[in-house]
Amino acid sequence: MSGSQPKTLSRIQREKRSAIKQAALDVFSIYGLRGATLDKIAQAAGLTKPNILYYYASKDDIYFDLLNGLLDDWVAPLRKISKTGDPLHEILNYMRAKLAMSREKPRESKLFATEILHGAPLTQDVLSTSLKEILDEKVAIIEFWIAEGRLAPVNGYHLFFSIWSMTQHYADFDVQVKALLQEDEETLFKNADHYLTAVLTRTLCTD
Amino acid sequence: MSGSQPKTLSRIQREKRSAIKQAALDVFSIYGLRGATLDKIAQAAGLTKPNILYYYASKDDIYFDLLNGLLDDWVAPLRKISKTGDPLHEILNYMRAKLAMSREKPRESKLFATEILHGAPLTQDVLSTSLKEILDEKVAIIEFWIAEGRLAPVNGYHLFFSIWSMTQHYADFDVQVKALLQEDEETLFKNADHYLTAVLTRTLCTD
DNA sequence: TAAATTTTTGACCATTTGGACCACTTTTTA
DNA sequence: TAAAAAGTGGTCCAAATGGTCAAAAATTTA
Repeated sequence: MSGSQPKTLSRIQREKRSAIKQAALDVFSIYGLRGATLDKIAQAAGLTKPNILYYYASKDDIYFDLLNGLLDDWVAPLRKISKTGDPLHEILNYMRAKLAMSREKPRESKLFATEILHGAPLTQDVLSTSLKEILDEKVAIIEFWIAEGRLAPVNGYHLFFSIWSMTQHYADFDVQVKALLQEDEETLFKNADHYLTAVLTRTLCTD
Repeated sequence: MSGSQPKTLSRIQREKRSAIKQAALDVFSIYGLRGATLDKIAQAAGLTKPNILYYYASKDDIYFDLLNGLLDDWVAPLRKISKTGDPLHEILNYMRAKLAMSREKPRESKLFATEILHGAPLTQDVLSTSLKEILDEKVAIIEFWIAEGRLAPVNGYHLFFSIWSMTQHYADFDVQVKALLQEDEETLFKNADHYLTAVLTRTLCTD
């Protein structure tokens, strides 16, 4: 639909598309899909509205492109969980990767959260197919570890839900978090890491 | 500003305002503030648009009214945490109250989440004043219990953040949760309760 | 039941916004 | 350097939307 013959985008195309996506990320993560306007995106990107529409067919098209890239990043750390590693270490590593994402990419997290919150109109099928596939696989690993007595028995799905929610909370609800405890980001995330490590360790350790 | 002399609203006023709020909750929780239209709200309420505006000054006014009521409900369970109760019991009770809210009032939770996610434009000062006040108070109780050796040492703020995020996840991300594990709601929430109980118990028990 | 008050609505308005069009400029290619 | 292609932006449009208003309908009050 969008791509023409040349597989390789020109330098200018790559730069402009990237600028648009960056700007769109800013605007969408604050205003949501409906609240964002092409004018705002154009202004943030330092381009004119028609120019934006030269690179993307529509506002929805930008949103879709952005969200697709996001999903890959979002799942990437999950893929790395390895059956052959130390159970607790693998899970804590995963938690830290997710927490780092919340710190470094809060806009991305918010965009994703908004999408799910509003019923995942664009991603529902991805969720129930590819994401479900990989999650099922990782939950099987958890259950394997539990069966071997290397992890305390817990529901694997809810374990992942809790990791997602606790880590993403620091990005998605950052306004609330910052309003409630006025600390610098450094301290905040150090304490979050410390707390989450304790929670997962105590939950999963077989002592 | 809006109310005239009679403090008591007529039956018809109460009914219509309530119908509007119900409809608005449906629409706002799905589409967000910007995405929701007065037409959609009017249709959902079975009223005409001008009729809606007879009861509310503006769309924002409906949203504001709705959100204000929500905040009270949201904080209510927190207030009930009592210094004189059994520590773990008090906290598990709180978690269950929040989890029940996620199950019974997902729209409210989503509306609140959307508000925070988008920078809490209408509630930021409430968060950093009244909510902060009561949270500080409850964290002090947690720290008191910890000092007495009745709870394992954890950061009280992050403890509450984790309870909020883990419970609200089942409302805010219900689309994702349901896509990933296809179970009936009964089973889902039974397992969630079981898992969260385990997490908090293992995290907080001093054995 | 007549007057006063409240409630309802159809018609209308102003603004915003996504997007189209087309002439103009810049860059690339021959 | 000339032609072709890619990129840019001013202008316009139609639809959507928040909101107004006056008149009609319903309800309450006298």
